[in-house]
Amino acid sequence: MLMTNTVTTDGGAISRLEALAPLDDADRHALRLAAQNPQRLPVSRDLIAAGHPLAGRVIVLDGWLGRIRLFSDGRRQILGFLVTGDVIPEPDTAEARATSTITALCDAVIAPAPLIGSGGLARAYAVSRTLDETYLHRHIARLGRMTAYERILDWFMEMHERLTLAGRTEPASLPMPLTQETLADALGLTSVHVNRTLQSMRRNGTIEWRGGIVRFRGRVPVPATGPADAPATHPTMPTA
Amino acid sequence: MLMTNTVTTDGGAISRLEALAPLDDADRHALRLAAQNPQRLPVSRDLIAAGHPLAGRVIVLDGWLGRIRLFSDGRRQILGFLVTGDVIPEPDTAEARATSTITALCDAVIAPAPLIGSGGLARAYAVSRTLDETYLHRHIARLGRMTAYERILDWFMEMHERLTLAGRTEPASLPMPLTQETLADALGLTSVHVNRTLQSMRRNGTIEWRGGIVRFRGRVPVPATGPADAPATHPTMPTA
DNA sequence: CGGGGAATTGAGGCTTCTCAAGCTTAGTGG
DNA sequence: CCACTAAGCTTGAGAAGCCTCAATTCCCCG
Repeated sequence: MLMTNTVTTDGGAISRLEALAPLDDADRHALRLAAQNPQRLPVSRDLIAAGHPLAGRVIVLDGWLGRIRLFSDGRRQILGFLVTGDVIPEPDTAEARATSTITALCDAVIAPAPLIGSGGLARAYAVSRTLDETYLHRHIARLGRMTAYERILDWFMEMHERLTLAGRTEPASLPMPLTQETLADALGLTSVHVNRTLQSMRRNGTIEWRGGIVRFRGRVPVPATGPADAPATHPTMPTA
Repeated sequence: MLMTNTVTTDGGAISRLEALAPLDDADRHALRLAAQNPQRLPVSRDLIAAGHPLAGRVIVLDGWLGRIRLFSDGRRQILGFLVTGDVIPEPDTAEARATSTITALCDAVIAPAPLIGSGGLARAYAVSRTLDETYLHRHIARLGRMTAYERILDWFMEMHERLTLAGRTEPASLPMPLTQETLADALGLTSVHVNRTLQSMRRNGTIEWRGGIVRFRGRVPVPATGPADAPATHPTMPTA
Protein backbone atom coordinates (compact mmCIF):
# COMPACT_ATOMS: atom_id res chain seq x y z
CA MET A 1 0.00 0.00 0.00
CA LEU A 2 3.01 2.26 0.09
CA MET A 3 3.58 4.72 -2.69
CA THR A 4 5.74 3.56 -5.53
CA ASN A 5 9.21 4.25 -4.23
CA THR A 6 10.65 7.69 -4.91
CA VAL A 7 7.76 9.72 -6.28
CA THR A 8 5.46 10.79 -3.50
CA THR A 9 1.86 11.49 -4.32
CA ASP A 10 -0.88 12.57 -1.98
CA GLY A 11 -2.39 9.10 -2.23
CA GLY A 12 -5.89 10.52 -2.55
CA ALA A 13 -5.66 12.79 0.45
CA ILE A 14 -6.35 15.88 -1.63
CA SER A 15 -9.40 14.26 -3.20
CA ARG A 16 -10.75 13.57 0.24
CA LEU A 17 -10.34 17.14 1.43
CA GLU A 18 -11.92 18.45 -1.78
CA ALA A 19 -14.89 16.23 -1.08
CA LEU A 20 -15.28 17.92 2.31
CA ALA A 21 -14.99 21.55 1.18
CA PRO A 22 -14.20 23.30 -2.09
CA LEU A 23 -10.49 24.06 -2.45
CA ASP A 24 -8.82 26.59 -4.69
CA ASP A 25 -5.54 26.30 -6.56
CA ALA A 26 -3.53 27.75 -3.71
CA ASP A 27 -4.97 25.16 -1.33
CA ARG A 28 -4.18 22.31 -3.67
CA HIS A 29 -0.72 23.66 -4.28
CA ALA A 30 0.01 23.88 -0.58
CA LEU A 31 -1.14 20.29 -0.13
CA ARG A 32 0.96 19.01 -2.99
CA LEU A 33 3.93 20.85 -1.57
CA ALA A 34 3.40 19.27 1.82
CA ALA A 35 3.21 15.85 0.19
CA GLN A 36 6.71 16.47 -1.14
CA ASN A 37 7.92 16.24 2.40
CA PRO A 38 6.44 12.95 3.54
CA GLN A 39 7.32 11.01 6.63
CA ARG A 40 7.29 7.24 6.48
CA LEU A 41 6.10 5.31 9.49
CA PRO A 42 6.88 1.60 9.64
CA VAL A 43 4.23 -0.61 11.18
CA SER A 44 4.06 -0.36 14.99
CA ARG A 45 5.83 2.99 15.10
CA ASP A 46 4.20 5.52 17.42
CA LEU A 47 3.49 8.91 15.93
CA ILE A 48 2.30 10.37 19.20
CA ALA A 49 2.55 8.77 22.62
CA ALA A 50 -0.07 9.32 25.30
CA GLY A 51 1.12 11.90 27.81
CA HIS A 52 3.56 13.50 25.44
CA PRO A 53 3.27 16.84 23.67
CA LEU A 54 1.10 16.82 20.60
CA ALA A 55 2.54 17.31 17.14
CA GLY A 56 1.12 19.98 14.89
CA ARG A 57 -1.59 19.31 12.33
CA VAL A 58 -0.80 16.19 10.32
CA ILE A 59 -2.41 14.58 7.30
CA VAL A 60 -2.30 10.91 6.39
CA LEU A 61 -1.16 10.18 2.83
CA ASP A 62 -1.12 6.42 2.93
CA GLY A 63 -1.55 3.47 5.23
CA TRP A 64 -3.56 3.12 8.41
CA LEU A 65 -2.91 4.64 11.82
CA GLY A 66 -4.79 3.86 14.99
CA ARG A 67 -5.61 5.92 18.02
CA ILE A 68 -5.00 3.52 20.86
CA ARG A 69 -5.61 3.26 24.56
CA LEU A 70 -3.61 0.75 26.57
CA PHE A 71 -4.70 -0.60 29.95
CA SER A 72 -2.23 -1.29 32.69
CA ASP A 73 -3.11 -4.98 32.59
CA GLY A 74 -2.47 -5.32 28.89
CA ARG A 75 -5.93 -4.84 27.49
CA ARG A 76 -5.89 -2.67 24.40
CA GLN A 77 -8.62 -0.64 22.76
CA ILE A 78 -8.34 1.01 19.37
CA LEU A 79 -10.38 4.19 19.64
CA GLY A 80 -10.38 5.04 15.98
CA PHE A 81 -8.58 4.78 12.68
CA LEU A 82 -6.81 7.29 10.49
CA VAL A 83 -6.55 6.60 6.77
CA THR A 84 -5.65 8.53 3.65
CA GLY A 85 -6.83 12.11 3.85
CA ASP A 86 -7.63 11.98 7.54
CA VAL A 87 -6.27 14.84 9.58
CA ILE A 88 -4.88 14.97 13.09
CA PRO A 89 -5.95 18.41 14.30
CA GLU A 90 -3.77 21.13 15.70
CA PRO A 91 -3.69 21.03 19.53
CA ASP A 92 -5.70 23.74 21.33
CA THR A 93 -2.79 24.93 23.40
CA ALA A 94 0.95 24.46 23.38
CA GLU A 95 0.81 22.65 26.71
CA ALA A 96 -1.78 20.12 25.58
CA ARG A 97 -0.75 16.48 26.06
CA ALA A 98 -1.96 13.55 24.06
CA THR A 99 -4.54 11.44 25.88
CA SER A 100 -4.05 8.51 23.56
CA THR A 101 -1.30 7.01 21.49
CA ILE A 102 -1.32 7.14 17.71
CA THR A 103 0.41 4.19 16.11
CA ALA A 104 0.99 2.98 12.57
CA LEU A 105 -1.10 -0.17 12.13
CA CYS A 106 0.69 -0.92 8.89
CA ASP A 107 3.41 0.91 7.00
CA ALA A 108 2.12 4.45 6.56
CA VAL A 109 3.03 7.84 5.14
CA ILE A 110 2.11 11.17 6.66
CA ALA A 111 2.92 14.82 6.07
CA PRO A 112 2.47 18.09 7.92
CA ALA A 113 -0.91 19.53 6.99
CA PRO A 114 -0.57 23.04 5.61
CA LEU A 115 -2.90 25.89 6.37
CA ILE A 116 -3.25 29.04 4.31
CA GLY A 117 -5.79 31.68 5.18
CA SER A 118 -9.17 30.74 6.54
CA GLY A 119 -10.81 29.57 3.34
CA GLY A 120 -11.19 26.18 1.75
CA LEU A 121 -8.47 24.35 3.61
CA ALA A 122 -9.57 25.62 6.99
CA ARG A 123 -13.12 24.60 6.22
CA ALA A 124 -12.01 21.18 5.04
CA TYR A 125 -10.12 20.63 8.29
CA ALA A 126 -13.14 21.74 10.28
CA VAL A 127 -15.46 19.41 8.41
CA SER A 128 -12.93 16.62 8.78
CA ARG A 129 -12.93 17.08 12.51
CA THR A 130 -16.71 17.00 12.66
CA LEU A 131 -16.67 13.83 10.58
CA ASP A 132 -14.20 12.30 13.01
CA GLU A 133 -16.69 12.97 15.75
CA THR A 134 -19.43 11.12 13.90
CA TYR A 135 -17.04 8.19 13.42
CA LEU A 136 -16.51 8.12 17.18
CA HIS A 137 -20.25 8.18 17.72
CA ARG A 138 -20.72 5.34 15.30
CA HIS A 139 -17.99 3.36 17.02
CA ILE A 140 -19.71 3.84 20.35
CA ALA A 141 -23.02 2.62 18.96
CA ARG A 142 -21.22 -0.35 17.45
CA LEU A 143 -19.51 -1.34 20.67
CA GLY A 144 -22.48 -0.68 22.88
CA ARG A 145 -25.34 -2.22 20.97
CA MET A 146 -24.20 -4.42 18.12
CA THR A 147 -23.38 -8.13 18.03
CA ALA A 148 -19.98 -9.28 16.86
CA TYR A 149 -21.36 -10.02 13.42
CA GLU A 150 -22.91 -6.60 13.11
CA ARG A 151 -19.84 -4.82 14.45
CA ILE A 152 -17.59 -6.30 11.85
CA LEU A 153 -19.95 -5.67 8.97
CA ASP A 154 -20.73 -2.12 10.08
CA TRP A 155 -17.05 -1.38 10.49
CA PHE A 156 -16.25 -2.71 7.03
CA MET A 157 -18.93 -0.44 5.65
CA GLU A 158 -17.61 2.57 7.49
CA MET A 159 -14.09 1.99 6.27
CA HIS A 160 -15.40 1.50 2.76
CA GLU A 161 -17.17 4.85 2.92
CA ARG A 162 -14.12 6.56 4.34
CA LEU A 163 -11.62 5.11 1.91
CA THR A 164 -13.98 5.99 -0.90
CA LEU A 165 -13.58 9.67 -0.07
CA ALA A 166 -9.92 9.29 -0.99
CA GLY A 167 -10.74 7.16 -4.02
CA ARG A 168 -9.09 4.12 -2.52
CA THR A 169 -11.91 1.64 -3.03
CA GLU A 170 -13.88 -0.11 -5.73
CA PRO A 171 -17.66 -0.26 -5.48
CA ALA A 172 -17.73 -3.51 -3.56
CA SER A 173 -14.30 -3.92 -2.07
CA LEU A 174 -11.75 -2.23 0.11
CA PRO A 175 -8.10 -2.77 0.95
CA MET A 176 -7.68 -4.31 4.39
CA PRO A 177 -4.11 -4.41 5.62
CA LEU A 178 -4.94 -5.14 9.25
CA THR A 179 -4.77 -8.39 11.18
CA GLN A 180 -7.78 -10.01 12.80
CA GLU A 181 -6.15 -9.28 16.12
CA THR A 182 -6.09 -5.56 15.36
CA LEU A 183 -9.70 -5.72 14.29
CA ALA A 184 -10.52 -7.43 17.55
CA ASP A 185 -8.89 -4.63 19.54
CA ALA A 186 -10.99 -2.11 17.69
CA LEU A 187 -14.28 -3.95 17.98
CA GLY A 188 -14.04 -5.03 21.59
CA LEU A 189 -13.74 -8.72 20.76
CA THR A 190 -11.08 -11.42 20.90
CA SER A 191 -9.23 -12.41 17.76
CA VAL A 192 -10.64 -15.90 18.12
CA HIS A 193 -14.17 -14.62 18.01
CA VAL A 194 -13.42 -12.27 15.13
CA ASN A 195 -12.06 -15.23 13.25
CA ARG A 196 -15.12 -17.38 13.84
CA THR A 197 -17.45 -14.55 12.95
CA LEU A 198 -15.58 -13.82 9.72
CA GLN A 199 -15.91 -17.47 8.82
CA SER A 200 -19.64 -17.33 9.25
CA MET A 201 -19.71 -14.28 7.00
CA ARG A 202 -17.71 -16.15 4.41
CA ARG A 203 -19.83 -19.26 4.66
CA ASN A 204 -23.05 -17.38 4.05
CA GLY A 205 -21.45 -15.47 1.21
CA THR A 206 -21.56 -12.01 2.72
CA ILE A 207 -17.90 -11.20 2.30
CA GLU A 208 -14.62 -12.52 1.07
CA TRP A 209 -11.27 -11.47 2.60
CA ARG A 210 -8.16 -12.61 0.82
CA GLY A 211 -4.89 -11.05 -0.12
CA GLY A 212 -5.49 -7.89 1.85
CA ILE A 213 -8.79 -7.11 0.16
CA VAL A 214 -12.30 -7.39 1.55
CA ARG A 215 -15.04 -7.94 -1.01
CA PHE A 216 -18.72 -7.51 -0.31
CA ARG A 217 -20.80 -10.10 -2.08
CA GLY A 218 -24.48 -10.34 -2.98
CA ARG A 219 -26.78 -7.60 -1.84
CA VAL A 220 -24.31 -6.77 0.77
CA PRO A 221 -25.10 -5.02 3.99
CA VAL A 222 -28.85 -5.28 4.07
CA PRO A 223 -30.16 -3.06 6.81
CA ALA A 224 -32.88 -4.48 8.99
CA THR A 225 -36.05 -2.56 8.46
CA GLY A 226 -37.30 -2.91 11.97
CA PRO A 227 -38.41 -5.15 14.79
CA ALA A 228 -41.31 -6.63 12.84
CA ASP A 229 -39.03 -8.00 10.14
CA ALA A 230 -39.52 -11.39 8.65
CA PRO A 231 -36.69 -13.69 9.63
CA ALA A 232 -33.82 -13.10 7.22
CA THR A 233 -31.70 -15.68 5.52
CA HIS A 234 -28.58 -13.74 6.28
CA PRO A 235 -28.03 -11.89 9.49
CA THR A 236 -29.02 -8.32 8.86
CA MET A 237 -27.91 -4.94 9.97
CA PRO A 238 -30.05 -2.51 11.89
CA THR A 239 -30.14 0.97 10.45
CA ALA A 240 -28.40 3.90 12.08
CA MET B 1 -31.97 19.86 40.47
CA LEU B 2 -33.81 22.68 38.74
CA MET B 3 -32.95 26.23 39.64
CA THR B 4 -35.02 27.77 42.39
CA ASN B 5 -38.04 29.05 40.48
CA THR B 6 -37.76 32.53 39.01
CA VAL B 7 -34.15 33.54 39.48
CA THR B 8 -31.98 31.86 36.89
CA THR B 9 -28.34 31.31 37.69
CA ASP B 10 -25.72 29.73 35.51
CA GLY B 11 -25.77 26.66 37.72
CA GLY B 12 -22.00 26.44 37.68
CA ALA B 13 -21.62 26.63 33.92
CA ILE B 14 -19.46 29.75 34.15
CA SER B 15 -17.19 28.10 36.70
CA ARG B 16 -16.68 25.23 34.33
CA LEU B 17 -15.72 27.44 31.41
CA GLU B 18 -13.36 29.42 33.61
CA ALA B 19 -11.68 26.18 34.55
CA LEU B 20 -11.06 25.50 30.88
CA ALA B 21 -9.68 28.89 29.89
CA PRO B 22 -9.27 32.26 31.62
CA LEU B 23 -12.24 34.54 31.05
CA ASP B 24 -12.43 38.28 31.38
CA ASP B 25 -15.27 40.41 32.72
CA ALA B 26 -16.83 40.83 29.31
CA ASP B 27 -16.90 37.04 28.83
CA ARG B 28 -18.50 36.49 32.21
CA HIS B 29 -20.99 39.24 31.58
CA ALA B 30 -22.00 37.76 28.26
CA LEU B 31 -22.52 34.39 29.90
CA ARG B 32 -24.58 35.82 32.72
CA LEU B 33 -26.67 37.67 30.19
CA ALA B 34 -27.26 34.49 28.24
CA ALA B 35 -28.31 32.72 31.42
CA GLN B 36 -31.05 35.35 31.77
CA ASN B 37 -32.68 33.80 28.76
CA PRO B 38 -32.85 30.15 29.73
CA GLN B 39 -34.83 27.44 28.03
CA ARG B 40 -36.34 24.70 30.12
CA LEU B 41 -36.44 21.19 28.73
CA PRO B 42 -38.71 18.68 30.46
CA VAL B 43 -37.43 15.12 30.66
CA SER B 44 -37.64 13.24 27.34
CA ARG B 45 -37.87 16.40 25.27
CA ASP B 46 -35.64 16.40 22.21
CA LEU B 47 -33.41 19.42 21.78
CA ILE B 48 -32.12 18.28 18.41
CA ALA B 49 -33.44 15.40 16.34
CA ALA B 50 -31.18 13.32 14.12
CA GLY B 51 -31.48 14.41 10.52
CA HIS B 52 -32.74 17.85 11.37
CA PRO B 53 -30.88 21.16 11.15
CA LEU B 54 -28.56 21.87 14.02
CA ALA B 55 -29.21 24.63 16.47
CA GLY B 56 -26.55 27.20 17.13
CA ARG B 57 -24.08 26.92 19.98
CA VAL B 58 -25.82 26.00 23.22
CA ILE B 59 -24.66 25.72 26.81
CA VAL B 60 -26.16 23.52 29.49
CA LEU B 61 -27.05 25.32 32.72
CA ASP B 62 -28.67 22.48 34.61
CA GLY B 63 -29.79 18.90 34.28
CA TRP B 64 -28.52 16.13 32.04
CA LEU B 65 -28.90 15.76 28.29
CA GLY B 66 -27.91 12.72 26.27
CA ARG B 67 -26.71 12.34 22.72
CA ILE B 68 -28.60 9.30 21.52
CA ARG B 69 -28.60 6.92 18.61
CA LEU B 70 -31.69 4.82 17.99
CA PHE B 71 -31.67 1.60 16.01
CA SER B 72 -34.51 0.62 13.73
CA ASP B 73 -35.22 -2.40 15.89
CA GLY B 74 -35.50 -0.45 19.09
CA ARG B 75 -32.00 -0.80 20.45
CA ARG B 76 -30.76 2.47 21.91
CA GLN B 77 -27.26 3.72 22.58
CA ILE B 78 -26.43 6.83 24.51
CA LEU B 79 -23.31 8.23 22.88
CA GLY B 80 -22.51 10.78 25.51
CA PHE B 81 -23.83 13.05 28.21
CA LEU B 82 -24.12 16.81 28.51
CA VAL B 83 -24.17 18.35 31.96
CA THR B 84 -23.79 21.80 33.48
CA GLY B 85 -21.28 23.87 31.56
CA ASP B 86 -21.07 21.49 28.63
CA VAL B 87 -21.36 23.12 25.25
CA ILE B 88 -22.99 21.96 22.04
CA PRO B 89 -20.76 23.44 19.36
CA GLU B 90 -21.76 25.65 16.47
CA PRO B 91 -22.36 23.60 13.29
CA ASP B 92 -19.65 23.83 10.61
CA THR B 93 -22.03 24.83 7.88
CA ALA B 94 -25.59 26.04 7.66
CA GLU B 95 -26.62 22.87 5.85
CA ALA B 96 -25.20 20.52 8.44
CA ARG B 97 -27.68 17.98 9.81
CA ALA B 98 -27.57 16.34 13.19
CA THR B 99 -26.36 12.75 13.10
CA SER B 100 -27.71 11.98 16.52
CA THR B 101 -30.55 13.10 18.71
CA ILE B 102 -30.03 15.17 21.82
CA THR B 103 -32.62 14.53 24.49
CA ALA B 104 -33.20 15.73 28.02
CA LEU B 105 -32.55 12.76 30.31
CA CYS B 106 -34.07 14.65 33.22
CA ASP B 107 -35.52 18.13 33.50
CA ALA B 108 -32.85 20.45 32.17
CA VAL B 109 -32.09 24.10 31.49
CA ILE B 110 -30.07 25.39 28.58
CA ALA B 111 -29.20 28.76 27.05
CA PRO B 112 -27.69 30.04 23.84
CA ALA B 113 -23.91 30.18 24.28
CA PRO B 114 -22.62 33.68 23.57
CA LEU B 115 -19.42 34.43 21.72
CA ILE B 116 -17.53 37.70 21.83
CA GLY B 117 -14.24 38.14 20.05
CA SER B 118 -11.77 35.31 19.82
CA GLY B 119 -10.40 35.44 23.33
CA GLY B 120 -11.23 33.60 26.50
CA LEU B 121 -14.67 32.41 25.56
CA ALA B 122 -13.59 31.12 22.17
CA ARG B 123 -10.71 29.29 23.79
CA ALA B 124 -12.98 27.83 26.45
CA TYR B 125 -15.32 26.51 23.78
CA ALA B 126 -12.38 25.03 21.89
CA VAL B 127 -11.03 23.32 24.98
CA SER B 128 -14.52 22.11 25.81
CA ARG B 129 -14.78 20.49 22.42
CA THR B 130 -11.42 18.79 22.83
CA LEU B 131 -12.51 17.55 26.22
CA ASP B 132 -15.67 16.16 24.67
CA GLU B 133 -13.50 14.17 22.33
CA THR B 134 -11.56 12.65 25.21
CA TYR B 135 -14.86 11.71 26.84
CA LEU B 136 -15.84 9.90 23.65
CA HIS B 137 -12.50 8.10 23.64
CA ARG B 138 -12.96 7.07 27.21
CA HIS B 139 -16.45 5.84 26.48
CA ILE B 140 -15.11 3.72 23.63
CA ALA B 141 -12.45 2.19 25.85
CA ARG B 142 -15.12 1.51 28.45
CA LEU B 143 -17.48 -0.22 26.05
CA GLY B 144 -14.79 -2.11 24.21
CA ARG B 145 -12.61 -3.42 26.97
CA MET B 146 -14.20 -3.11 30.40
CA THR B 147 -16.46 -5.48 32.31
CA ALA B 148 -19.87 -4.33 33.48
CA TYR B 149 -18.50 -3.64 36.94
CA GLU B 150 -15.65 -1.56 35.58
CA ARG B 151 -17.85 0.32 33.15
CA ILE B 152 -20.19 1.51 35.84
CA LEU B 153 -17.44 2.53 38.23
CA ASP B 154 -15.42 4.26 35.54
CA TRP B 155 -18.47 6.11 34.34
CA PHE B 156 -19.32 7.27 37.85
CA MET B 157 -15.78 8.58 38.16
CA GLU B 158 -15.96 10.40 34.87
CA MET B 159 -19.22 12.06 35.75
CA HIS B 160 -17.82 12.99 39.13
CA GLU B 161 -14.86 14.68 37.47
CA ARG B 162 -17.07 16.47 34.99
CA LEU B 163 -19.61 17.69 37.47
CA THR B 164 -16.78 18.85 39.69
CA LEU B 165 -15.73 21.31 37.00
CA ALA B 166 -19.06 23.02 37.52
CA GLY B 167 -18.85 22.70 41.28
CA ARG B 168 -21.78 20.32 41.41
CA THR B 169 -20.20 17.59 43.51
CA GLU B 170 -18.85 16.88 46.93
CA PRO B 171 -15.53 15.09 47.30
CA ALA B 172 -17.03 11.63 47.37
CA SER B 173 -20.47 11.95 45.90
CA LEU B 174 -22.33 13.13 42.87
CA PRO B 175 -25.96 13.79 41.98
CA MET B 176 -27.38 11.02 39.83
CA PRO B 177 -30.81 11.79 38.38
CA LEU B 178 -30.82 8.98 35.81
CA THR B 179 -32.54 5.62 35.88
CA GLN B 180 -30.70 2.33 35.76
CA GLU B 181 -32.26 1.78 32.37
CA THR B 182 -30.68 4.97 31.05
CA LEU B 183 -27.36 3.93 32.49
CA ALA B 184 -27.73 0.60 30.73
CA ASP B 185 -28.29 2.32 27.39
CA ALA B 186 -25.11 4.30 27.90
CA LEU B 187 -22.94 1.42 29.04
CA GLY B 188 -24.04 -1.17 26.52
CA LEU B 189 -25.74 -3.35 29.13
CA THR B 190 -29.26 -4.36 30.08
CA SER B 191 -30.98 -2.70 33.00
CA VAL B 192 -31.19 -6.09 34.68
CA HIS B 193 -27.46 -6.51 34.58
CA VAL B 194 -26.82 -2.93 35.68
CA ASN B 195 -29.06 -3.61 38.64
CA ARG B 196 -27.25 -6.78 39.65
CA THR B 197 -23.86 -5.14 39.23
CA LEU B 198 -24.87 -2.14 41.32
CA GLN B 199 -25.98 -4.53 44.04
CA SER B 200 -22.60 -6.18 44.09
CA MET B 201 -20.99 -2.74 44.39
CA ARG B 202 -23.27 -1.95 47.30
CA ARG B 203 -22.67 -5.28 48.98
CA ASN B 204 -18.91 -4.89 48.92
CA GLY B 205 -19.21 -1.31 50.13
CA THR B 206 -17.86 0.43 47.05
CA ILE B 207 -20.77 2.76 46.51
CA GLU B 208 -24.13 3.77 47.81
CA TRP B 209 -26.88 5.13 45.55
CA ARG B 210 -29.96 6.52 47.26
CA GLY B 211 -32.14 9.53 46.81
CA GLY B 212 -30.54 10.58 43.57
CA ILE B 213 -27.03 10.68 45.00
CA VAL B 214 -24.16 8.31 44.43
CA ARG B 215 -21.60 8.10 47.23
CA PHE B 216 -18.19 6.53 46.88
CA ARG B 217 -17.18 4.66 50.01
CA GLY B 218 -13.86 3.49 51.34
CA ARG B 219 -10.76 3.88 49.19
CA VAL B 220 -13.00 4.05 46.25
CA PRO B 221 -11.92 3.37 42.74
CA VAL B 222 -8.61 1.65 43.28
CA PRO B 223 -6.85 1.36 39.97
CA ALA B 224 -5.16 -1.90 39.18
CA THR B 225 -1.47 -1.37 38.96
CA GLY B 226 -0.91 -3.97 36.32
CA PRO B 227 -1.14 -7.55 35.25
CA ALA B 228 1.11 -8.84 38.04
CA ASP B 229 -1.21 -7.56 40.75
CA ALA B 230 -1.94 -9.54 43.81
CA PRO B 231 -5.57 -10.64 43.87
CA ALA B 232 -7.66 -7.81 45.27
CA THR B 233 -10.45 -8.03 47.79
CA HIS B 234 -12.61 -5.69 45.81
CA PRO B 235 -12.76 -5.72 42.07
CA THR B 236 -10.31 -3.14 40.85
CA MET B 237 -10.07 -0.75 37.99
CA PRO B 238 -7.37 -0.82 35.36
CA THR B 239 -5.66 2.49 34.78
CA ALA B 240 -6.16 4.57 31.68
C1' DC C 1 13.54 -24.95 3.32
C1' DG C 2 13.20 -23.19 7.96
C1' DG C 3 11.09 -19.60 10.98
C1' DG C 4 7.50 -16.81 12.71
C1' DG C 5 3.49 -14.33 12.67
C1' DA C 6 -1.22 -14.92 11.54
C1' DA C 7 -5.19 -17.72 10.96
C1' DT C 8 -7.85 -21.65 12.42
C1' DT C 9 -9.96 -25.16 15.31
C1' DG C 10 -11.62 -27.46 19.67
C1' DA C 11 -13.47 -27.77 24.33
C1' DG C 12 -15.17 -25.80 28.22
C1' DG C 13 -16.51 -21.87 31.16
C1' DC C 14 -18.28 -17.42 32.51
C1' DT C 15 -20.37 -12.99 31.70
C1' DT C 16 -24.23 -11.07 30.12
C1' DC C 17 -28.85 -11.50 28.08
C1' DT C 18 -33.84 -12.83 27.84
C1' DC C 19 -38.16 -13.50 29.65
C1' DA C 20 -41.07 -13.07 33.33
C1' DA C 21 -42.84 -12.04 37.65
C1' DG C 22 -42.99 -9.58 42.07
C1' DC C 23 -41.93 -5.59 44.70
C1' DT C 24 -41.37 -0.55 45.98
C1' DT C 25 -42.07 4.13 45.61
C1' DA C 26 -44.02 8.43 44.33
C1' DG C 27 -47.71 10.70 42.50
C1' DT C 28 -53.03 11.13 41.74
C1' DG C 29 -57.78 11.41 42.48
C1' DG C 30 -61.69 10.21 45.22
C1' DC D 1 -56.03 10.11 53.93
C1' DC D 2 -55.85 6.12 51.29
C1' DA D 3 -56.77 3.07 47.26
C1' DC D 4 -54.89 3.15 42.70
C1' DT D 5 -51.46 3.52 39.07
C1' DA D 6 -47.30 3.66 36.67
C1' DA D 7 -42.57 3.75 36.59
C1' DG D 8 -38.63 1.97 38.34
C1' DC D 9 -36.23 -1.49 40.93
C1' DT D 10 -35.40 -6.38 42.20
C1' DT D 11 -35.20 -11.31 41.78
C1' DG D 12 -35.18 -16.00 39.50
C1' DA D 13 -34.14 -19.37 35.98
C1' DG D 14 -32.41 -20.68 31.81
C1' DA D 15 -30.07 -19.61 27.39
C1' DA D 16 -26.71 -17.45 24.42
C1' DG D 17 -22.76 -15.01 23.04
C1' DC D 18 -18.31 -14.41 23.71
C1' DC D 19 -14.04 -15.62 26.18
C1' DT D 20 -10.01 -18.51 27.69
C1' DC D 21 -6.60 -21.71 26.99
C1' DA D 22 -4.23 -24.45 23.97
C1' DA D 23 -2.88 -26.75 20.00
C1' DT D 24 -2.50 -26.98 15.04
C1' DT D 25 -2.20 -25.34 10.35
C1' DC D 26 -1.27 -21.87 6.96
C1' DC D 27 1.44 -18.65 4.56
C1' DC D 28 4.81 -15.16 3.70
C1' DC D 29 9.71 -14.17 3.74
C1' DG D 30 14.43 -14.61 4.16
